[in-house]
Amino acid sequence: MAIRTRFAPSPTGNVHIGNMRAAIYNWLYARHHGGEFLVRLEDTDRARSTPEAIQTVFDAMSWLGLEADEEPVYQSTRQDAQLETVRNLLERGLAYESDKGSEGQGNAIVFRMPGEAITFHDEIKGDLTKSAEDMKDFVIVRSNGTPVFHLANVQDDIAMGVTHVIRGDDHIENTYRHVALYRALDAEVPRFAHLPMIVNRQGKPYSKRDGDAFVGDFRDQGMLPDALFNYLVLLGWSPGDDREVLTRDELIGLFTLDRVKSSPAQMDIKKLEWMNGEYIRAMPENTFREACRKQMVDHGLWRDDMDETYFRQVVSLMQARLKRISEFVEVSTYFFSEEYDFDEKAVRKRLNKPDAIDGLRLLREGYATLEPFTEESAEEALRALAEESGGNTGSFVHPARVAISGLAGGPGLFEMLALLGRERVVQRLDRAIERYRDTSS
RNA sequence: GCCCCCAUCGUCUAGAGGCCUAGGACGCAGGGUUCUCAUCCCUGUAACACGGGUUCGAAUCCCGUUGGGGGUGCCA
Repeated sequence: MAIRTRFAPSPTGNVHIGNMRAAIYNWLYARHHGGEFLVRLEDTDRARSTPEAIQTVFDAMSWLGLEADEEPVYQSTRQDAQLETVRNLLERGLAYESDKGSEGQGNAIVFRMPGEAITFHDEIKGDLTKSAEDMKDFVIVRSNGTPVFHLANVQDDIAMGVTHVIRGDDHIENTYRHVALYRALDAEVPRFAHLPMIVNRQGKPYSKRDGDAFVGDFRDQGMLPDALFNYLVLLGWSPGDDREVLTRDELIGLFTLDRVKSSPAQMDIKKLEWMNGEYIRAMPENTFREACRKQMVDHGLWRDDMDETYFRQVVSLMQARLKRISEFVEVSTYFFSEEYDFDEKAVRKRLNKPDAIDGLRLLREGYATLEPFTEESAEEALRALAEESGGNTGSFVHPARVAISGLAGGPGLFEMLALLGRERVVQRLDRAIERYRDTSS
């Protein structure tokens, strides 16, 4: 029988990183076995399940490339079917009405636990057992007539033909009940796999307050979907050897549930950033360029009269230097505007010195008449100047870099100079000299 | 309280009795390359929670303790 997995989030407006990893594992497992990956929106909480909240789920999934094989199922449309199975349970004495703990109007319907221990095999944690005395009967239909999660979840999984339920291990206790429900309904019990949680820096479960844990946040922070995907797969699973940066196809080929760890994992942003950097460096040049262009557009920095060749050259200087795509606009403003900021520390270290300003004056004079003004000629001129004045190249290079870019680091100085062109370079040197000559004491 | 799950470097992990004086990756530190930063290369740093067993031999098996987490809803 073909394997069918599902991702069954309740749309609450945000998609949590732990949920998304569950989605990824479901997706990978289905792909690995040539099965189907389904989506069901558990949208029975009408107050929170707004169209926007549902869209957030779809956005997160499509951003990460988790395409489903069938149309999404909306749990809220399946109440009739769910209640139908309850009648069946009632008729067979496997459920009963009760007003225990009633919230007013009418009776709830309670599922009768079988009175014996329940054991199921978890693909990750092994055999799990719970004794009869530790399990009470539980409500499956509220007194207002609506089905409870347990019933809806199980009934829908049966209807959708789900063969493998891969979900967070906060569901383990529920699973005992669900197994009983499957049996009562004469349905085949699916295979279960319970994933450990992803915890925050304090080792606690992520809460609403932890901010950083929503899929959309990672996108906004300049993470690449493939990098986040790769990182998340590795959070709780490994291929068994030292490989870490793996393509999606490789992951599909390697992924098995028995290699999933059963202990919680803590998110490490630093490692995610490193991996994101790996993916940025591996991007085809034009893909990277378009990503950078989008950043510019999003920040209102893009101008349609931008010279394409110029833009292309700037971008190519940055590819090895970014950990997040969003950094592009931060570290390259001086290429696109004369309004770039001066980094205070860089200024203090490189410009607030009489020698530095004197050096800039010499350089400015040299560059003003340099013809042609190229990477090579600019370097040659600077080195000649350094030799004449008995200083080392660094004493010219560093102040020049800060004057030109406002930053202490960045691409090679001469590449920058040639790209910016003589006119802008000389202007910037003038402005820096003007601005810092008095503070340089 | 009761039930359940979990426990290797700071973090993610490899390890399914001898291959482990515990391997890799991120991070961090130092070095090399370079005009800087990043990339790249090299080196270093750091862990089997604790206590009992079992065994010729345990990170690996068993028991206990401690610690963390989950559940204990007419939430999902």
